[in-house]
Amino acid sequence: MEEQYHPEKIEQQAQSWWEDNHCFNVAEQPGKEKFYCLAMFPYPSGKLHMGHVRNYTITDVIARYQRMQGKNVLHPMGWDAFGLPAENAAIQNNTAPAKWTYSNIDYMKSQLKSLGFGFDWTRELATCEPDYYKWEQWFFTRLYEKGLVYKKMATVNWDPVDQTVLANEQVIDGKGWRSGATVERKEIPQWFIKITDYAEQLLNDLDQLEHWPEQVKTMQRNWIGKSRGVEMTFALATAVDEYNTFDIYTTRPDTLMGVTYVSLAAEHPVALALAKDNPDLASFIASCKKQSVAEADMATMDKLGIDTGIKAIHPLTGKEVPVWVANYVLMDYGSGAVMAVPGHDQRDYEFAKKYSLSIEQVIAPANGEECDLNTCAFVEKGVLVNSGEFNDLDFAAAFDAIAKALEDQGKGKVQTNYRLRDWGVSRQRYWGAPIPMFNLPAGGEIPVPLEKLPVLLPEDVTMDGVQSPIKADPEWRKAEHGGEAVEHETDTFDTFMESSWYYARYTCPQFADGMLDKDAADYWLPVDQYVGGIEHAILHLLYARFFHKLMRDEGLVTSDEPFKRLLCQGMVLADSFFRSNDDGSKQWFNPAEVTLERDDKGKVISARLNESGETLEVGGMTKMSKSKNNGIDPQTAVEQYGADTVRLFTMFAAPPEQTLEWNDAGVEGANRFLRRLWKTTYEHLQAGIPVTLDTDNLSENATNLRRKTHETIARVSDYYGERQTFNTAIAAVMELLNEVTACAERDNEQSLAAEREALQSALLLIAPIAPHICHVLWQALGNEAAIINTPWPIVDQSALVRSSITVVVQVNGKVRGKIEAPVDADQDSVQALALAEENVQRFTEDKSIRKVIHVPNKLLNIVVG
RNA sequence: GCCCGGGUGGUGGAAUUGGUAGACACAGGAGACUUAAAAUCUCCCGGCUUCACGGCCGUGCCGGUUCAAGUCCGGCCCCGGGCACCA
Repeated sequence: MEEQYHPEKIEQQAQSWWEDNHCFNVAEQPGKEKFYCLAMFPYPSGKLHMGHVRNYTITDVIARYQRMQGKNVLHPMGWDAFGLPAENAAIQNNTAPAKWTYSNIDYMKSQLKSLGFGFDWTRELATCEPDYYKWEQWFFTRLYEKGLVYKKMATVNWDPVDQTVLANEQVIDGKGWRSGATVERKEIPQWFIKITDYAEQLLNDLDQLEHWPEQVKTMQRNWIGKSRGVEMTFALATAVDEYNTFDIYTTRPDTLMGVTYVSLAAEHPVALALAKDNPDLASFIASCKKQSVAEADMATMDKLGIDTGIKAIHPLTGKEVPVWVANYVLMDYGSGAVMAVPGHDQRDYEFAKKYSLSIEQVIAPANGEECDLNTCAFVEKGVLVNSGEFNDLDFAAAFDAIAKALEDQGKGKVQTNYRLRDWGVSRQRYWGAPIPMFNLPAGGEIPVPLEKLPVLLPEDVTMDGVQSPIKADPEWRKAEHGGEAVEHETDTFDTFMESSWYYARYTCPQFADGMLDKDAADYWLPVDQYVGGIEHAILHLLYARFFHKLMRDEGLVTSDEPFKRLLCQGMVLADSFFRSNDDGSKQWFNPAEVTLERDDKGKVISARLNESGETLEVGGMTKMSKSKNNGIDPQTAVEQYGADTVRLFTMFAAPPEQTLEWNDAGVEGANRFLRRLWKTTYEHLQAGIPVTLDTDNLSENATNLRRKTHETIARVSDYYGERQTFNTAIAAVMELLNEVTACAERDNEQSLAAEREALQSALLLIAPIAPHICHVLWQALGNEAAIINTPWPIVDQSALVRSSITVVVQVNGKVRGKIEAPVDADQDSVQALALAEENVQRFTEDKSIRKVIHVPNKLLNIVVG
């Protein structure tokens, strides 16, 4: 072997070997245990970013580890190819979204290959290919036929200047990002899928997912938001057009006697009817239409309202309460009306204070204390007061009694509600899968039949920046069905549709006779390990779980859940540096253009721009982003140090779930370790050919090295397989290599054999993370089979045996000494050894021993007084 | 605002789940090798204190439980992710 480590040479060599031997192309092998390892597929935005590198390194490490466990491992890759950025880039670069997307895919694919990821490229798919979205369109028509799809009016962001719908991201401070016009809420007809029909299953089946992070399951539970409450009807004191009543839902029926007003959404039909003769109300409703629809904005904005002047009749007391219209009640949630109990709801309380509405106490603290409603609402559950016949009841009893009273009068009933809303899948954009519907001339629609699928999206288009090319083109809309002229729907699907089932299509990406090939899907699914960003914890993962259940009910898959085990990786951060301009703006400089200065303790004291030496301000570690100009290009790092170094650093710098701070010096450190691994192997080979290991005939050093080797195998196996903390796995292998260097006795052939075993083990243990260097060094050590086809090492229990062990001695819980004790020594003998220690005596003499706690082979705590 | 996470040396992190706080690295310091630099190798490296052995303090802040708390409980503060049309 060569004396020097040249990553650029050996990485090429290893990658060619894998490719020539089709190492990662897999097929169903009945009888062989399968492992499906999946990374969230990338949006082809142009170049790979560090988040991708981290994501795919994690799955590649797991895939290679599982392969060494003898499993048939599927590790596919593809492209989440539809989406908004392609349209923006197309406008900017005067190209078609399809062309831009495909060229990005080409480039990013070459980047993925240079990192040595073991993907089965024969299964590559892109969601913008008609072969793919055809089946999504077909599936949607199946859902339509099953009654799981419906059309209703829903709110969008409308840019009145560009006459176009905007994504939330395109609304900045209430204005359209291109036109600058104030964005309005607009109601347009849109397609919905009834995810709420599956709310209960989506909630309950979370309990099956024992290998999902608790955090993600909790987020999903809260998102689904199951609640038990009461739905009830309020009558209007005077009819408004055809409306005599409206419904509300509450989870706090115990507070019903404290209702002092009710609030309607601006789009509520009663509000709209009243506005016809009430100019003030009409202008208030108009102003509500300029507000954001985002929940975060709703929750933080000023709560405004207007009294409609009409009254509603309290369903139990018969008293009249004022009806208000409020900006914080949304028509899209529930019934678009809420009851207000200012005494016991903080938001209602603030609203009531602002508009001098009455505040009544109907709940008192259960412990008999007073509560002061002069400063804030009392929102806890308690006992009822000022509630007539319901006085003195606690929450549960009051809930039942009030629900029963309402039910007896036909005015309400107990109801389970979900916070989860149906999934709106219509988008008014071009670069997406066309919704497969024919709109009929007389109104209504019918699904496009299978033989006319896919409804093709034309790819050779010009973007004008305003309207979708398929909306602008009257020819595209034209269609014929059953001899009648009909029109294609011009809305496209939400891109979450494509990402909800790609994992299943990977099992049979070329299957032409249906959405899924049952045999392939049954063999590979469910996914054994899914890895992706925590930012997808709710939406993507919930939609994919929903789609899986829909596919199951269509007979396409047999499992209840798509992803057995989930790992959510943290974000990648980098230093950020800026100069403050006179106008208050900041100019950001890439870390590659900046040099840091440190004090004599190594603490950073200033940052200077390389070119001019100008001192910059330090913006701290933040998420790599365009806006902070702190993205580190993976390609540069790969070219400088090699893929193995980048992979090793990425996995070593932090455990996978945590944020990862990019650090150039750390990358160099990772490279240094690989050079040491190379050098140690080289020197080992120079020392001669080792004999067969004779475990009964080893020096003390060699015995210790063997123990370290097998302890490391045990620990690292746990880190990979169970804990998935690859950073500690790497640290353990570094320790082993340090031990090899420290124990080297190269003049002794048995010691050389022990060293060979340690080195071979280190290579096997680090191979999933740094596969190229391990491939080459494994060959250099004279092994016949490639390391990728070599099984994971096995712990030799007999090597772990030790005769004595260090026991910590504490006095009153403070460490006062350490003793070497025989393994499994009993308390008395450990105590005797401990009391013989000088420093232990110092703290125990003249005192009586009150208690001794002994943790065998670990610790002895002597409590004295 | 609501839901979910996270705060440990100069830095990234470790602590096998209540039992030696700081593994493994990075940065920094001292030295060896070298004409020199790089690379490599050796040693030091939480704070205060001590000639030394050692001692005291220390895991965001305040309080509690325990023989023993980074870890458990209660109350705060700060930072990050998500909030339904970014993906």
